[in-house]
Amino acid sequence: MPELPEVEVTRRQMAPVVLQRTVVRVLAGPALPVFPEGRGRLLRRLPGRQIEDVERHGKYLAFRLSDRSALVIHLGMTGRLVARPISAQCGIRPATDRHLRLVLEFSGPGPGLAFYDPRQFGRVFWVGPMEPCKRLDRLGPDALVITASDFFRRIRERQAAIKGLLLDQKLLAGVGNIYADEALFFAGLRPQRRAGKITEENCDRLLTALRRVLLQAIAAGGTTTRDFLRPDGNTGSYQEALQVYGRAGKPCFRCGRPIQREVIAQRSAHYCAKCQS
DNA sequence: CAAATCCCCTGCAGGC
DNA sequence: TGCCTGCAGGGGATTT
Repeated sequence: MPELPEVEVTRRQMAPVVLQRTVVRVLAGPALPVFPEGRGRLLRRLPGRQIEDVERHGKYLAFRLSDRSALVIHLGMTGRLVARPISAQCGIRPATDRHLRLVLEFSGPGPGLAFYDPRQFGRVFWVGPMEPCKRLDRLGPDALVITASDFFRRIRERQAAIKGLLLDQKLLAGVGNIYADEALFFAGLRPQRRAGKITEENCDRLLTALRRVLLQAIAAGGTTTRDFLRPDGNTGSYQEALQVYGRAGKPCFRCGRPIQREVIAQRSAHYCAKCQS
C-alpha cells in the first residue's frame, strides 16, 4: 500500500521514462477513478503536452506539463505505475487489462505509462495552468520536509491519539499506517498517546524516527506487504525491517514481549507495551 | 475547528 | 476442497 516511500520510489523509477516526452494519446479504462473535475477534460488536455517534471507531495505525484498544467495521480491502496512496452500499445482490452485504468502514449520510441489499480482507491486528475487544486492545497507539509518546530506546533494542542494525527494528511503529508506504527516504535511512544501530552523533546524524537524510517524505506525500495510492486516489477524489501507492523502476537525484537494490536483512529495499530510508553 | 463514523472497492486470509 | 465472511486501508463526506 503506497505511502510516501513507495510513491517516492515510483517517482524515481518513472521519471526517466516520462521526462521530456510528449503525450500523443491517452487511453482510459471504464473504471478510471477521476475526481469530479472530469474525465473528458483529463483526456482532452493531455495530448500535445510534454512532461517536464515529476514531483511528489505526500502520497501525490504531479506530472508537470509544458503549459504549466499538471496530471496528478494518487495511487490509493493498490495503484501502480508501470512503463508499458510499445508492443502493448493497442488499446485497453477488458479481458486481459481488467485493472488497467489509464495509459499515456508518447511520441517517439520508448514505453508508455500505465496506471493499474485493482481496488480503485486511486485518483487521477488534471489541474490547469495556475489553477488552484483543493486536494493538493489542503495537504500539510511533506513528512520529509516539515521542521521539528512546525511539527510540534501542529500537534501540541491536540487531544487525539498521536497515531491518528500522523495519518492526517492535513497535518503532515505522506505517512500511512505502516510507517506511523514503525516511527512510534522507534520513538518509544505508544500510538494511543494524546498528542498534546507529548513533550517537545519526545516530539523531536518522533520526527527524527519518522524521517529515518521513511528514508530507509525509500532506500529499500519500499515495503511490499501484499500489493506493492515498483514500476520495474520488483518488490520492495523494507517489510524485512518492520519492527511492529503486521507482527501482532510475535515477540518484540528488542524485549521479546508479544507485539500488541489495537484499533486506534479506525486503523489497526501495532506496538510493544514494554518498549513504548 | 476537532474528532468520530461511514463508505468506497476487490483480493485474499481464515474459518468451517 | 470449496464456499463464505470479514478484513485490509487512504481519504472524502458527513455527522456530532
